[in-house]
Amino acid sequence: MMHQLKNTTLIQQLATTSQFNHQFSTNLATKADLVLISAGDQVVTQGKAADTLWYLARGRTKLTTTLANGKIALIDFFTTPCFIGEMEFIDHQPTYTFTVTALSDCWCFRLPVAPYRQRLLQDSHFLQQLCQYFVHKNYRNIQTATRNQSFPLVQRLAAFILLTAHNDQYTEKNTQVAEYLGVSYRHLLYVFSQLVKDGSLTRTHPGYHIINHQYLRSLAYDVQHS
Amino acid sequence: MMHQLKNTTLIQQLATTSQFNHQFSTNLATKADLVLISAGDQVVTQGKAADTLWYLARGRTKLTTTLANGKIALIDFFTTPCFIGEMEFIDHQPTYTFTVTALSDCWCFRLPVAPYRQRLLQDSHFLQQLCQYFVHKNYRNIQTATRNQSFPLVQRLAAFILLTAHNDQYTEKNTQVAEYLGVSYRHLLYVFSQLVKDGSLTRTHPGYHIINHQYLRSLAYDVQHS
DNA sequence: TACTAAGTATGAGATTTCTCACCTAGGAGG
DNA sequence: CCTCCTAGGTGAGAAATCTCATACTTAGTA
Repeated sequence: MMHQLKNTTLIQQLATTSQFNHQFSTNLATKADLVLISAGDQVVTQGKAADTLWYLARGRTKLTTTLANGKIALIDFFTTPCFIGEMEFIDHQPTYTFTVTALSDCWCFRLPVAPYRQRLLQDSHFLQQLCQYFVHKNYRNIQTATRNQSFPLVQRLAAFILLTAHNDQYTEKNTQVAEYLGVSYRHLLYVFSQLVKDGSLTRTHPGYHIINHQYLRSLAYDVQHS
Repeated sequence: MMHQLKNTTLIQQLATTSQFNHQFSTNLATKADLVLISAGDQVVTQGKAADTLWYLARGRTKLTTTLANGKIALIDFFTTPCFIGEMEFIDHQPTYTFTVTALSDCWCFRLPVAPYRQRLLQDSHFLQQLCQYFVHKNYRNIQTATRNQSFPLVQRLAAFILLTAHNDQYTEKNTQVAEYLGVSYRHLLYVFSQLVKDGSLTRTHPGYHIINHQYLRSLAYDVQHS
């Protein structure tokens, strides 16, 4: 469900605290509206017209893509603040090349691209901000790639569960997660059943429920800090 | 060894074919000089003043960083055309945060940052180009991450050898490569000795020499295309 | 010269992870 | 109703990979 927020005081306040205002040299931020997207809903959908530049002010999302063979691949996870659809905007893609799904309730600014494309592309302050955003994203990628992912699956899975769960409930699809974590489906299930056996999780349908945060966090610690 | 090229015809030609000219809206490309860097030499060094924006017009490079514990971590590999030092430029870093080393002889354009920083940051054409560059880099990262790295080490190592070898000679440090590929040092050596035993490589000191390209390529195929 | 550190090597047993075979349940479509 | 497809689930043996222990070599340095 996507619900538009009209409270202008709230919008102004969030535009300031989330740094959205600060992305543009002119008053472009005032041209955006603010929407609330419920956990589980899609923010943008691969293949649909890329007509909006989004800015995530509150919430957590995941990025996926549909491959040629029809399978859905998990790609990345984003927390606030971040742009959505900025790659398509810069690359002049007519349609979104990825799907973004809300993991928690999300507050997003929406700026329609068509009326403002030229203004944005001439706004060197905005372009600088975008470049900085890309650079930081890149640093983050490098960091996660560098702290090598050779940890045993229990540890990486613990980190993944904590990353994607919403209100202690984990609902990712095992098939997709196995691909994402680079392990066999069989082994993923094996490790899940371990975590259930030792009381860290309980099986719920669909998904798992987190019981022992403390233990999961201790498993994930090495993966996150390194 | 870094050798400056003075042949203006050559410079002009390379600036065109490598798209260097096309990165700027004004004549900034003419302010750059062109240098030749020998295979094995460093293009930029982590910790040194980030006073130059580089553009690789010919050649292959690797990106490394020195970690807090003193170890050197391999991060990524770049082919032409690409920027070097663009992250530091955008991020206003006073010093380079990475080291870039030439894997083959490299031709690089050098643009001093100090005199032109403001011009670059106001040049929306340049900023757009840079954004596009970041986006493509990001797409590439996503691709390599998505074709999951769960292939057995022989295959990934074959791809790595072909990527980093220069004139059929491979000279990367095993300790660094083990970290980069996310496997134990022991196992890396084990797989190297397999490749030597089956006649794909011979041991040279330092490094290995490629004997059977065909076989290495067949091993690497799945990793590269997928 | 002796000492240290980093990189290279190798063996053996323990873990992790994979492959394959097979089985269950639910939903979509004919 | 049946069938196909996706997703979940399990067992068992095989392979990939890790850990640990132990050397050897080289370069740097006290």
